[in-house]
Amino acid sequence: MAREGSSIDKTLAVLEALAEHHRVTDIAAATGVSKSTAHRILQALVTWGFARPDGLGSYEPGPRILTLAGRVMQRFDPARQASGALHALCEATGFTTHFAIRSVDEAVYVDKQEGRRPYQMPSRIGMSVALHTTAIGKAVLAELSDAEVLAICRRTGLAPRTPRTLTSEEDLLAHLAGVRALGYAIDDEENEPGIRCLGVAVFDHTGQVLGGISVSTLAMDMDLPGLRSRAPEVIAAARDVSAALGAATPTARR
Amino acid sequence: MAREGSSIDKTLAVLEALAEHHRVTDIAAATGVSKSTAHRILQALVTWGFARPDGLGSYEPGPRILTLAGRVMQRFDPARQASGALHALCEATGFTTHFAIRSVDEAVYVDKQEGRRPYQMPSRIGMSVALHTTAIGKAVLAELSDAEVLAICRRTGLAPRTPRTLTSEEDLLAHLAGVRALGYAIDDEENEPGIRCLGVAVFDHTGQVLGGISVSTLAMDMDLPGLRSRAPEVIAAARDVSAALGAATPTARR
DNA sequence: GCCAGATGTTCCGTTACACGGAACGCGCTG
DNA sequence: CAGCGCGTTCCGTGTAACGGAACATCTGGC
Repeated sequence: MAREGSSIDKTLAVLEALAEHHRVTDIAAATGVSKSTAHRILQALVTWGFARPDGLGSYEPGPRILTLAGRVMQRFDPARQASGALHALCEATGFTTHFAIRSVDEAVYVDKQEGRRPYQMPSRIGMSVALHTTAIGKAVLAELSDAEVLAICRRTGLAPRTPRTLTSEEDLLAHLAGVRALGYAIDDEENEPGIRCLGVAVFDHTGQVLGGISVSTLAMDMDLPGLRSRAPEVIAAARDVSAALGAATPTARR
Repeated sequence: MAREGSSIDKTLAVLEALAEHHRVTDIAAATGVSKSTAHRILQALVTWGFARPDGLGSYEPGPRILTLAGRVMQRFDPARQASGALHALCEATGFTTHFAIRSVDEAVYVDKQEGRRPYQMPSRIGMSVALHTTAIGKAVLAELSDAEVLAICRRTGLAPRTPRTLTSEEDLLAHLAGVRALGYAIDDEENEPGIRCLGVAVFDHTGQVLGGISVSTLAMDMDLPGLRSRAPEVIAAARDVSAALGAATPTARR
């Protein structure tokens, strides 16, 4: 990114890089800006609280990122608007339900409601998940064209998370065709061993796919046919969520 | 901030303002940059996913802020380093324990471990809390000079959150003198009605106060003398957390 | 229904500052 | 002790950030 990208782009790139790197040299390499530019941006991030010097010449993310995210979550309309419908789905099925928003090439959980089961899911609000391995992610991908899906795959790769993860573009595209036909996606231990989810896309008021909702269960607690039998409730809840978000006709669009 | 502050400062200011404002004009007013500058920065934030256009000419925070915070939390050393000591304190007392980091004029929860009680605290990781109303916040303030405390009070105000909140600078300073003498702070329904907490400051490897840990209980579940009797365990745990963070002598400094 | 005012968006001339290469200081290692 | 790598600082250069003005659109009051 040397001599490339605006000052704004460089600032955001350094902010992002700080989540993975601590040393000035590594941040410069990861972002393509020069060492002195990285250093100068880091000083500004320290001033704002987005970075902290560790006292040894390296830097780490500052708490300001967390307070900003917390504030955003407090005011994030989609999560609040969806919470009623998500809670109703959780009560009706008894399973843990999630609402995640697409964020460029991944999704981030913005709501999670614990089901009435004697176990808890390892997911948490704020956690990022891959699109190709999760029910919500695949539901989102199914709303995109094959060309858009392939572009995402090429940027992110299709890393296996379990032995059941779909790792070829052909397999994923074929799978997504099936998701489009069904109107929902299934993560059958593709993201986390022992966990099975069913997800449906949700749309915002512009009709664009925003993210999705899902129900999650231990594989030993619910078999595939049993999970599929809950699909109509999840589809109805996704429609309610989309309606709450102002979507006119929240059906799958092609 | 017109012609004032670097491009980096303006970018971060707009990013922050976006958590409270949606319209370009309001963001410009809140940050002091011109409408065209605010608009230009917003376009870059949209490109990065830090902002989303709402389709009606306004903007809202984008999911990228949440995925970045999630990634920071995954790698945030203090929370991971503290988690063993925090867990031990939770097991020993049976109460919900928190770890929060000071973030300029507030604190943000970076860890929370649920106690073995038949109730849950409304707090959540990522949530910001005021310094003057919480046990951890007051423990942090007690590590600062009166001048620094007054400067913070003037920036934030001393808004009442419950009828028991300390809302005058004199009362707060007197209270903090007591906190220094005891080595711990008590939030006696000052932040949330019906909730009582005991908090102790923790220090980082440079000896600076980083934040604090606390135990929290329903007021009806534990009276004040009972809570005070647990202070030595919290103080010991805070020492363990500080040691884990590399602090040499994590005692209250003056 | 019309018009004034407010807001979002775009344009562009000016100049302030972002940029990065070079240099310096420091620490580590062989 | 020399060489290397890294963090930090400096400064000359040139370009991109800046914001005022203009335009398009929307809203609300009369």
